[in-house]
Amino acid sequence: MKDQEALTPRQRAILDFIRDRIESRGYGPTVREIGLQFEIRSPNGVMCHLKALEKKKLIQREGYSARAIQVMDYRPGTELPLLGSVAAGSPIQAPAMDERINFNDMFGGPDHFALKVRGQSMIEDHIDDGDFVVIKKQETARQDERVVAMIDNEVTLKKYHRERGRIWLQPCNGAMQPIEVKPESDAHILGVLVGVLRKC
Amino acid sequence: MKDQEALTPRQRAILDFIRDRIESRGYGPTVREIGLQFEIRSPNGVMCHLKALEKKKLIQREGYSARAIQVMDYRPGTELPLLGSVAAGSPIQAPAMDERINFNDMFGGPDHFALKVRGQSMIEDHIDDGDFVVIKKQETARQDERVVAMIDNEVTLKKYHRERGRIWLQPCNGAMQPIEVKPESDAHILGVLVGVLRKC
DNA sequence: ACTTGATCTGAACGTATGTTCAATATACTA
DNA sequence: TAGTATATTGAACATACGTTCAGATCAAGT
Repeated sequence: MKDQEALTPRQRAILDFIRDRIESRGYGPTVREIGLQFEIRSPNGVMCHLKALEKKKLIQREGYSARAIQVMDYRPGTELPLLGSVAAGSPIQAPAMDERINFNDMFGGPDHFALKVRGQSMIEDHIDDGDFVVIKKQETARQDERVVAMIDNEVTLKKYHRERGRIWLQPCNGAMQPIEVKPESDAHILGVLVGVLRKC
Repeated sequence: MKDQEALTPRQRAILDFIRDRIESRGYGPTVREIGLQFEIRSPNGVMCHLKALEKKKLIQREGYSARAIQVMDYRPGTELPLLGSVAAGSPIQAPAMDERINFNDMFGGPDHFALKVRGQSMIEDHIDDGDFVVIKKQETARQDERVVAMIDNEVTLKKYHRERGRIWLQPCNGAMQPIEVKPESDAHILGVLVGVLRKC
């Protein structure tokens, strides 16, 4: 969302159309298909927009090749339209917010992985049994970050807490006891929590 | 993975090539490009394979259109390795579970959209303020499904509940009151909840 | 008032590309 | 043994499609 602002509404609409076609149909539109959609009678009218989009590095084209439009900042299938906020306002009627949720931006990266949660030890964090947690691999954590740790060959999701030189792994569930990590134990952190997802 | 087994090695290779091109480059190959890759000198040699793939319903083509190959069972998307379950066992050490979480499979589809949650009216469902909910567009709901509904030009996330011919929209928060949907009101359902995601 | 850029028309050109037909060879199956 | 499916060549055809050129309009800046 930087050069994006330099886009004219028309260019924006055309870019969205190309995206949509690729996503919904599996392959992009031809120059004339775009013209048809936007009632531009001449292919050259469309060419002009495509050249503008290419100059702004939002698409890339292969000369003299049909449908050879590559949308640059875009990885198909990983986005959802973000229509607004729920429980306030009227987002569907007036979807002014045309942002998108991009899964790659949220959870992507080579050092990310997912785990399925079992049990309710993090229920006060609203992480329920059956949820998936997205974890970023790293071996250190900051105060009160949620971490996945390996203790005694068991993997658990806990809150990382230091107090007076002692390290605690605390469940977010009043009914369960915190675990102290003794320096001599071979406990270590596998990663930190970066996201939660739930399939209802 | 059913008709897939009926594929000849050649057909399989060609299907993989098409997929690869779409994924790595953003648009599919032409008939002659496929021929070049597999050293098939005549476009008709490729046509034959494409027809076979189409008959087996693995691709779909649009007649007389360049690069108009749609790979059917295939949706590229963001995947994360699903390494196991947390709080039980030792999933990282022995990542036998080489499944993957695919965002498209979970939340994809043209009739899906996302909303950002404001407030805590669904806190007992462990849907917190700031979470994103993924909604599937539809105008009907089953008993006790979580729905996004439009009432008096306001959009809310509630539990859909019918009782003795009356329709209620219930918050999942003991401190809040359910709303009765009167037949004469113009309230309607926008979609049902299919997922929750949270960026920590 | 002049230029610039976005937007578009309409016509024309050339080729990239899908399609079809006629043949051929192999392998399997009925 | 005839018949069907796979796999391929090579030539020829039709057209879908990208590209370019010459112009035109309109709004915004200089």
